[in-house]
Amino acid sequence: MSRTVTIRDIAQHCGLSIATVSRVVNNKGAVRAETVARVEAAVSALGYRPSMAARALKTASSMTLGVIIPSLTNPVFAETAAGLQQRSRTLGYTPLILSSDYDDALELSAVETLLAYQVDGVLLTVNDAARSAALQRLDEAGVPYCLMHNVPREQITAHVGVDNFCAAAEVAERILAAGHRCIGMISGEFVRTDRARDRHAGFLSGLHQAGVQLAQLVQVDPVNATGLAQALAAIYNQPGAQPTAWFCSNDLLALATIAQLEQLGRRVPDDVSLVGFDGIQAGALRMPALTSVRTPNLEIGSTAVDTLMAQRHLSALDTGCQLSYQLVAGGTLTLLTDSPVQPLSER
Amino acid sequence: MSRTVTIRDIAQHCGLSIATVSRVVNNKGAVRAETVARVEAAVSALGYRPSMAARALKTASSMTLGVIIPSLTNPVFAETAAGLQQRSRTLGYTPLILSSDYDDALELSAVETLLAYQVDGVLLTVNDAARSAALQRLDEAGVPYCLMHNVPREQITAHVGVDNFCAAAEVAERILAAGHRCIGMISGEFVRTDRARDRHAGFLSGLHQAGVQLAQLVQVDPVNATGLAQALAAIYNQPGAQPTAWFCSNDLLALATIAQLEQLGRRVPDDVSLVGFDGIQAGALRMPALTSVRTPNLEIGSTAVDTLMAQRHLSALDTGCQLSYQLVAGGTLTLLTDSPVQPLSER
DNA sequence: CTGTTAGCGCGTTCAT
DNA sequence: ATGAACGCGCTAACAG
Repeated sequence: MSRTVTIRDIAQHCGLSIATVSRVVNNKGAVRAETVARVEAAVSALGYRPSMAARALKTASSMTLGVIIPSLTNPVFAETAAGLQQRSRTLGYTPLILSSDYDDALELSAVETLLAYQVDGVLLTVNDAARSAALQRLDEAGVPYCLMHNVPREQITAHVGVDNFCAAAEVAERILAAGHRCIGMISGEFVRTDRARDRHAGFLSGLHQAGVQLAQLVQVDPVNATGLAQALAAIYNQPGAQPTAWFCSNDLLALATIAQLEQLGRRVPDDVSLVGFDGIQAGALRMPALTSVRTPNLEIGSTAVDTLMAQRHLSALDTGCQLSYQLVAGGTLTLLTDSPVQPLSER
Repeated sequence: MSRTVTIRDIAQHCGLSIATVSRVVNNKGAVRAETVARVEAAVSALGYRPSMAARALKTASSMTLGVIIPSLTNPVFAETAAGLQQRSRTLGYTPLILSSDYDDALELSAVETLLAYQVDGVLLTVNDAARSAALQRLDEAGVPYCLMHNVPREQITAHVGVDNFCAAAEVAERILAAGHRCIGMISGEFVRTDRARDRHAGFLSGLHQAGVQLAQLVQVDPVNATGLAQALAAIYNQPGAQPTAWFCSNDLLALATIAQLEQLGRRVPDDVSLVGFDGIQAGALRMPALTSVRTPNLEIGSTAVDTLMAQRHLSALDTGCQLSYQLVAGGTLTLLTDSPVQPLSER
């Protein structure tokens, strides 16, 4: 357990002052070439690394970026984290990644933790941007931040994500175009995330454009899909509307739904069609591939870093950007052939 | 952008010295109850948070744990990260998560970064524990660490993971028991990870116990499975051994393999059987479920934290522990029925 | 019980 | 081109 080597050690080693060493380490101020070489030699010989703690204390910048995501095990956020990690590395920043488990209290305490670590900015996806204590605290502390995946309709906060409303509306069009008229939606609880709400609203809007009502709505816990099995069993084992097509507000839910449906003896897509949201790899790899809305998760992460940096350096109040999504056809949405396709009403 | 509130601010606010404030904040030393209350009131009123940077400087402990994993988008490591994150949170530590992208150079530079941030310990899964410059650097710096997933056979480093060799050998037994005799393996490149090597060696060992040779070995890039498609196409479109069963050294690879096989007109498990390794959710959700070796990823993360703490506090040289794995049956390994099952040779 | 003081390692004036 | 000295915010050791 060797004591950590400090700037003083290498100054002594070179017979120089710590000021000079600091200059060459930070490449600031004029230093004689020969001196630079001597210092650099000592640095690599002794294995010196400037202490970020001391630096943070002195410069009021820790070169870290706080990150809060709902869950690391959701591929969507894992990809986003990977994207932002890669981008921030190229900029010399180190991300401090915390997860909130879709919990408002944890979300807030994560912000407190990040504040304590004096992060230079925060990249986060909150449960609900409209009522987030975390964002309030960030505003209060004056720490710049950029939302990821949340795209608030009202506030003018920096954000990068996809237009969930429009995408969901497009999904509705696709499902209708395939001839389905008895359509259901499976979603995370609206009280939890704004994305679930936006996707629901967009989907409804898309249906209503065609004069179609949503036949079933199932809401489940977003972390472990509690209640999915019972809800589906009830729908397919009891009288009532039995959708021929479902829209799931995310791919994890879609995959779980498929498994449940098969359990109930309904095959996807032969008996029932299904569309997801996110475009995660697991959905693309299955056969037939999951029909879904692919969101550019990696890019959302990297763009969020850039947006944050723009905010910091140019002090521009960038209201954020919407990235484009892509409907991937997959094979889980098929034409409804059992009954003749009813023509859509006027649109 | 309000200036950050320091210990001095709240001392002034209370008409006390900073020492007293520090005492109540850290709950150390005797302080009058009334004073405690006054300080606490001021703390929450002004929104004070002790600066971790200053603390780290003073106490030589940053209350952070460095984490290095190959990739955030691999569910195995994402789960591990989630497990360790949760556990370290309960202990008051904040994890600093970096990924190496299976790259030795990035692995080392990640260690340097963590050292600069003065982490109190490091949890990492390294490409190859036997030749890791990262581990050397950690030893040199005297920073305690615990390996995750790597289980080195020679060194006496702390580690937590699963016995890849034995698990792979068991997979071989299962495949043989199902009657298969023409068996292939698909793996990440051996030069890259020790896990791939251990699983290969274990699988070979299991086959050899029964006097069976490995019919095909396909090695692909671990990050994007480059070369998988071509290799499989070559095998199934040209004369030569065409395995009736494959062992894939991880589930991501297994899923990709299934997709490729279907592309080639071979159905899993009707035409060819397949076993994976890891037990990721995406494999469990598909139908039929992927037969695999489930590793306790979450637990590997949390146990690694505990192992590290034991090392730090008890200064015990804990050589690490092997957690148990579990063969999950799934449905992608089926009895070979086309040809009569050949009896296994003596074992 | 409370206050004073000395650094932790570093970047940054201001001298030289 | 280089050095001396101060202080970032905090904890710990010592006084009172």
